[in-house]
Amino acid sequence: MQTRLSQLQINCTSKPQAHTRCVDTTEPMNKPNQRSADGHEDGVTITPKMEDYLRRIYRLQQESEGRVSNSNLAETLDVTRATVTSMLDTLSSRGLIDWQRYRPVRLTAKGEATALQVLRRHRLVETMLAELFGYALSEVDAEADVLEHHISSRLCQTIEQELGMPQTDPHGDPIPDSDLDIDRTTDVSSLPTVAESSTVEVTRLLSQDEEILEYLVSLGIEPGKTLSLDEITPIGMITVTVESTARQANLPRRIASHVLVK
Amino acid sequence: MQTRLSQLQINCTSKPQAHTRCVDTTEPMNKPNQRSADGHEDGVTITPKMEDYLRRIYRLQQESEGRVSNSNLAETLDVTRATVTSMLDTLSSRGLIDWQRYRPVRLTAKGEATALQVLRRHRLVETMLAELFGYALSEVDAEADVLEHHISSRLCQTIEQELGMPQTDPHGDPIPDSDLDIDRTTDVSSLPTVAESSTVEVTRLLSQDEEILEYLVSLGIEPGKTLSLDEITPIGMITVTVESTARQANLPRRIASHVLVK
DNA sequence: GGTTAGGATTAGACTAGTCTAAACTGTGGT
DNA sequence: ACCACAGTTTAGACTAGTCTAATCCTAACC
Repeated sequence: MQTRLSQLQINCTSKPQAHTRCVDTTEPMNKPNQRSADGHEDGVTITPKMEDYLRRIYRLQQESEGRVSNSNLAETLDVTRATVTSMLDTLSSRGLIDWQRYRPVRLTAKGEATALQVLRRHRLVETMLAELFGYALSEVDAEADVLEHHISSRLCQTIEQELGMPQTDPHGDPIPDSDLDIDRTTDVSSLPTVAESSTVEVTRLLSQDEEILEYLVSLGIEPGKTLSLDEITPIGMITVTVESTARQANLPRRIASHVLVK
Repeated sequence: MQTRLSQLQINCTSKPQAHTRCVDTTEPMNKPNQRSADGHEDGVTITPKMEDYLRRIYRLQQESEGRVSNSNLAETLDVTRATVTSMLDTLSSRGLIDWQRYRPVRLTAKGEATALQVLRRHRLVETMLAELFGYALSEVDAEADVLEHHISSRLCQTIEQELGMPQTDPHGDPIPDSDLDIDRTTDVSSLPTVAESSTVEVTRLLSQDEEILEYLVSLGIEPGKTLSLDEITPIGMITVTVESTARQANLPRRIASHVLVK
């Protein structure tokens, strides 16, 4: 039946392990005990990989109304389904997700808090890269994917202050504050849903895809810019005029749906 | 005889593994080959841990004239000797160190280049933390120990430029340039070797110890500051006057020897 | 030239992550 | 109600790092 039980039972000798940072919220740190039974009560250290999974689950939960499946995760995290299964096992035993075999995954409160923590670090790093180091919108994500796991909470706070408590990252995504509250206002609409000949402000670009982002930026479409929507053709091409450049651009609906406006 | 051979022989399926960055100099990336023999020709990816060892070896080599021993490393890296042995095995098979069992360790040219690369990242991060984020001298090292492994070379260059091509980090240690050339000038002397009643400029604080650094900074002794040496007592207490504060301070020789001046 | 203390290495085990290949489950269609 | 297939999980293997305990080697001292 349960394969990974061997792994889970003898899971108590958690050493501090310099250079790993993780989150490590007040580790109990029981002594190097000699393989005695009753091995539980470890579940505190959160590894970078676990953070990756949690952030991903959070994101998929938002997008697909809580229906997060194994293959969903496998695909977006670029690992095999078997790998996902064993990680779900771990996360579940750590109380970070609610999950039964063959069923969809859901974050627990604890899991969501962790995901938001990671999201916070990710977006603050992105903002730092853009503001302080002149990174382009399309370059910001890859670097932040790595650094999000290695920034101390001290540095996280400092970055936030140094940037003047930013509310959103360069994509326009809201940054959770230090209490992990995140702006969930939904008074935004996707570009294809806007009425013709209205004028709107770009608030957010939903894509992480470098190519799409580069393309949109090259047209002058990024958070803060103003557009007027000229026309939506029956086959789904959307024509907009970008205020700052006074140029027209044609966007297929697939692309335009990544552009949130208000 | 050779235990780790099993590990070394089947060492070819090196997958790219997102989120691991490492150095990864032009990976050959042979296909997922099926456990066929002649497994060699992998040795390219450099893990964070390998970087730690290499930087440490470099440092110990400088301090102890090339006599770097197993227990030396074990102590400063805070792992057991057995662990060091197996890592030396790996580094050696990767051509990063010259080493025979039971003999001292020495970096190869390739190993030294890698060490300098890491040192460069480490010191640039330290400088960034101090200059951009107001970190104290004593706080800088711990954060940099982690980040040094996760900064892309792109970011490394950008930080360097943004800081105006700094020559030294906040401790006064020279930063290798992007060709990995490092300033090796030795026209500096340790505070206890200076003649009485001379005036000198602090160029460098050799310690990494947070307490010592905090103490020196609290006295106003940091790189760039000017001191005059008032007296050296027979029992090794050193009295200096700090120009900026116009205060006198008494330093035991042990501490004073960490202060380099010119 | 022997003996010995202490440094270095082997043996074997463990965790975190990952993979492939094989076996299993749940649900939609008839 | 049954069956097929897509989606999931198990089985077993592998790497990078690490540990403890036991053994081995070297150099230094009579």
